[in-house]
Amino acid sequence: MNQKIDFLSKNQQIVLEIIEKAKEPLKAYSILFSVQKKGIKAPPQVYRALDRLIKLGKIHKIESKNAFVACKNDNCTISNATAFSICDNCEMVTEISNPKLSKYLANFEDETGMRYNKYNLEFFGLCRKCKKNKS
Amino acid sequence: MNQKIDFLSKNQQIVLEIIEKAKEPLKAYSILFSVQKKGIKAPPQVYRALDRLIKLGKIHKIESKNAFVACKNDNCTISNATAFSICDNCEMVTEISNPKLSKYLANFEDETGMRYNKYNLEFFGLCRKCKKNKS
DNA sequence: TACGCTTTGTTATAATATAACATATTAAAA
DNA sequence: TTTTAATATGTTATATTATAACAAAGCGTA
Ligand SMILES: [Zn+2]
Ligand SMILES: [Zn+2]
Ligand SMILES: [Zn+2]
Ligand SMILES: [Zn+2]
Repeated sequence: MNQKIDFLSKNQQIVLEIIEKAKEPLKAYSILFSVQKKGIKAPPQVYRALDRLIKLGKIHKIESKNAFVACKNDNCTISNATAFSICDNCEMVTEISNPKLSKYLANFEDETGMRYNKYNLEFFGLCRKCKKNKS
Repeated sequence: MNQKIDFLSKNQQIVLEIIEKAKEPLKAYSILFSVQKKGIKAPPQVYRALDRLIKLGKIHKIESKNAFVACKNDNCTISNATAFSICDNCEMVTEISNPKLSKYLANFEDETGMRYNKYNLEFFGLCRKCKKNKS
């Protein structure tokens, strides 16, 4: 039941499951509400699980929304390079998995020659559906 | 005193000034504390000024820190394309102004051919100083 | 067993942000 | 000039997001 390195604790599994089932990013307190029937009663229990799942790359935090999505990208075992597209209208979030982009960003050097070990990129625009409906 | 489109209201000027003077990103409530002597007494006054300054591109929000920095980039009149480097150790934040990067991101098309009108990119690593001190 | 480590449960509180409403200021319309 | 609409401000209260602090339980292993 305890965690070796690959395995999730009970609370972590519960939280991961609800995030994976969701079609939209979930907020911490909406997760808390949903899992109260399963015995998770207080914010720290949710936030601990979230923190751990993020470290494992199982989920990502959408910083501009304070919300959490399941990783759709099998190789995000360490979540140090994330990119998302976010619809300004319906708030749909999609994880971008684009080798060219990730290579470009992972190798990016700034003016001073500095390299980075982690990045997070959030794109905003209208998703296909919303673009259609507006036009 | 009121705002045409280029001019800032009193509260907006006060808030902008303190952010511009700061060497680090400032949190909303630390701004509130600093400006209480100038007559700004409550959170909404600060948040309104921040919102407006962001829309004008005078400041940017560092999403991963819930903190605000002055724009160092004269042409960010609309802040729809932002990139920052953030030191994991000393939390120093620098706005990246790299034409190649911004061109690359502004023109980025995802798999579905979707284009975006806005992005925010945050790089994390160790700044020069911190890297030296650690080695 | 006894120890250290991780996870869990729990209460309280800190930190971040907005709702709602009253008032004031200004610019333009009538 | 009066009226109106739009913007900015002040103010109180509250919502939302996140963490501190500490006690207890579970597990691996020496
Ligand atoms: Zn991922
Ligand atoms: Zn949409
Ligand atoms: Zn800028
Ligand atoms: Zn540093």
